[in-house]
Amino acid sequence: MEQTFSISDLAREFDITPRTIRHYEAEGLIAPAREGQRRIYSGRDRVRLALVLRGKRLGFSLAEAKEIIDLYAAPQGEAFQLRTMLEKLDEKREMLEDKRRDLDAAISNMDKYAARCRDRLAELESRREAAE
Amino acid sequence: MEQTFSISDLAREFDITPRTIRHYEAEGLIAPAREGQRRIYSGRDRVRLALVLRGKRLGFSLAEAKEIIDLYAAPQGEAFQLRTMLEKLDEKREMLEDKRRDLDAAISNMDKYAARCRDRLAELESRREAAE
DNA sequence: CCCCGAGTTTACGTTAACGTAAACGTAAGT
DNA sequence: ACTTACGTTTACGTTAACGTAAACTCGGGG
Repeated sequence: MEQTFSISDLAREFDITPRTIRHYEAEGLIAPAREGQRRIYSGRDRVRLALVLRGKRLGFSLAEAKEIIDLYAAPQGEAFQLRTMLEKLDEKREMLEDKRRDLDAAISNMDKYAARCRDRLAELESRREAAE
Repeated sequence: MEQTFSISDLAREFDITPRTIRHYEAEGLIAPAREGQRRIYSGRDRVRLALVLRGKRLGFSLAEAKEIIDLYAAPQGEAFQLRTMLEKLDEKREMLEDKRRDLDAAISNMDKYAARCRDRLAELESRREAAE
C-alpha cells in the first residue's frame, strides 16, 4: 500500500494552513480521497500540491497553475490527444522561458550593480589606507 | 534635455492602464515630476516602472518589488551604507536564485513529460504503419 | 465661446486567495 | 463520561491590486 497523508501532515510539510489546502480543493486543484468525511491524500495528491505551490512561487494564479498541472494528469490515450497536449505543453513552456529571461535579466542586473558597489567600496578603502 | 513621457505614453508602451501607474505611485513605487498637476515621467521613472512590471511577472508583490527597486536608488555614499546594501543585495539575490531553481525544475519537468508524450506518439504511429 | 481630449482627484466596487470564527463530528486517551 | 486533538462545513471578513465612475481642470482648435 502506498503512503497516505492527513491534511495537517501536508500543511506542516509545506508550511501552509489546512484552510489553504481546502481552498485549493474547492478550486479544483486537488481531489483527495475520503474516508468518511476525512480527506485522505495520496502521494500523487502530495505531488500535485507541491506543483501548485511551486506555480504560486513563480507568480502563477491558481487558475493558471491548474491549467498547467491538469496537463500532467490528462488521459493521453489517442494520438490526437497527444498532439494537442504537445501543443499546449509548448505554449506553457514558452511562458516559462519568458519568465526565465526575465529572471536571468533581473539576476545579471543585480550582479552588475553589486559589482559596482564593491568597486566603489574598494576605492573608499584604498583611499582610507592612503590617508594613514 | 532628456526625454519625458506622459502617463498614457507609458500606459501604451507597457500595455497597462494609467490607473495602474497612478496606483504604483500611491504605493511609493514611482515618483514622477509634476508640471502643474500633470505627471511628467523621466527616463528613470520609465525604468523603474519596467522594473516593477518585471517584478510582478516574477511573482513579487508591489511591496517586495519596491524593496528590491529601492535598493537600486539608495544613496550609497559611505562605506557603511555600501556594506549593508551589499548584504541586502545578496539576500535578494538568493530569493531570485530560489526562483530560478523552481523555474528550471518546472521546465525540465515539462520537457521530460513532453519527451514521454513524443515517444508514446511515435509508438502509436509505428503501430499504425505496421497495420497498413 | 465652446468643446474636445487628456489629465486630475476622490471614492466606491471587484476579484483572488485565503483568514477567521462558529458549530459540529469522531476517535483516542484518562 | 469528559476532555483533547483533529477533522468537517458554512459563512462572513480581509488584503492586495487594481477597475470604474463621477466631477473637475486645463490647453488648444474651430
